[in-house]
Amino acid sequence: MSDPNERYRSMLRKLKEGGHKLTPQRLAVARVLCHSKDHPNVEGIFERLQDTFPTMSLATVYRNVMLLKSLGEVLELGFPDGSNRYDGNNPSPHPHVICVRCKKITEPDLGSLKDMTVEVANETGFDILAHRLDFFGICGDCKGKKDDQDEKR
Amino acid sequence: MSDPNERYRSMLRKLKEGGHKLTPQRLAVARVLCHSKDHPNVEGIFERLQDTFPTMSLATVYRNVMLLKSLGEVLELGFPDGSNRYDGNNPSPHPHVICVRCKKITEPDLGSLKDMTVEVANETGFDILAHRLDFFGICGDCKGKKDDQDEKR
DNA sequence: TTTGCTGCAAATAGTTTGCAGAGAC
DNA sequence: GTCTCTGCAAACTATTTGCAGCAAA
Repeated sequence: MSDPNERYRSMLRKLKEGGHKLTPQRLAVARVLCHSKDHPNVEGIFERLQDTFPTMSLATVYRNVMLLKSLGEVLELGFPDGSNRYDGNNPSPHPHVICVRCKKITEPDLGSLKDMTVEVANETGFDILAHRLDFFGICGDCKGKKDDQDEKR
Repeated sequence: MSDPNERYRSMLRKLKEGGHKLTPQRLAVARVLCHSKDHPNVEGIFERLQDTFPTMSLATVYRNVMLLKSLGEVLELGFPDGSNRYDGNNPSPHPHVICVRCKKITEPDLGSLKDMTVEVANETGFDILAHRLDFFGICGDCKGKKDDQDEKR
């Protein structure tokens, strides 16, 4: 959606503003986050950095992802199975459509979402700060295929 | 929303149909799930059963909640912080509004939700099976109070 | 009587933390 | 030179599993 380099610069700025040091490991994590088109989990980020930073620790990835999340530069996607994935391209909440077979994630444009937030605020008396909207289903590719979801379980 | 006794009978039926034994522990977990108006977590269910079943094991609660979930009689609510809560009153997916201060959970009626599901299906080519929609904000009660969210962190 | 269920304890997975040395500023 | 960050290992939390005895059908 947004330009990866633009996002990277935004992360850099926020880090500096917060007085955080720009270590190579930190910058590498930020780069992976804003250049990944899929939504990687911590393990995935860690693996992608093994070539360039063989001594990088998993704890460091956790610490830096959490830092960027707390700065509002990364969106955490918590899934029903308990796994977490991260979106560094578009850190404001937005809907996802997840294929339960191949785990592909799509991001739809939903015009009616803003209206719904207003509807919720009116009905419940809440000030709505954020939301999470995920749809689960079977994508076009998987629908075509034969039922080979058996080996999944 | 639905009648607790009705829900309990539905759980009983599904358990029998599936050939599952109706042990006292299992029935107790089912009863807690359909009589709880809040959305308890496993720990909470466990604690509520301590009086009646002092020897009940946490593992047994997990096993039975999972069983009822797999029978479609309980809805699992996975929260961003990784915690899970369970809704035995209304096991089909429905939106929640969560107060980030007092953790209260409200269930709004959202007329526009069905339209949105259709919109998503059309736009993405997915067959939508389920969804999850949570709003996070500050409830009417907490808005009135002074900013005592400090001791939360 | 058979088979699945329970309680216990140990195993597991994902994430966090304490600490000493390294490195950014 | 100071103070934060890193890597490592250990700690922690939530959940799952193996097993032997127990109890529902």
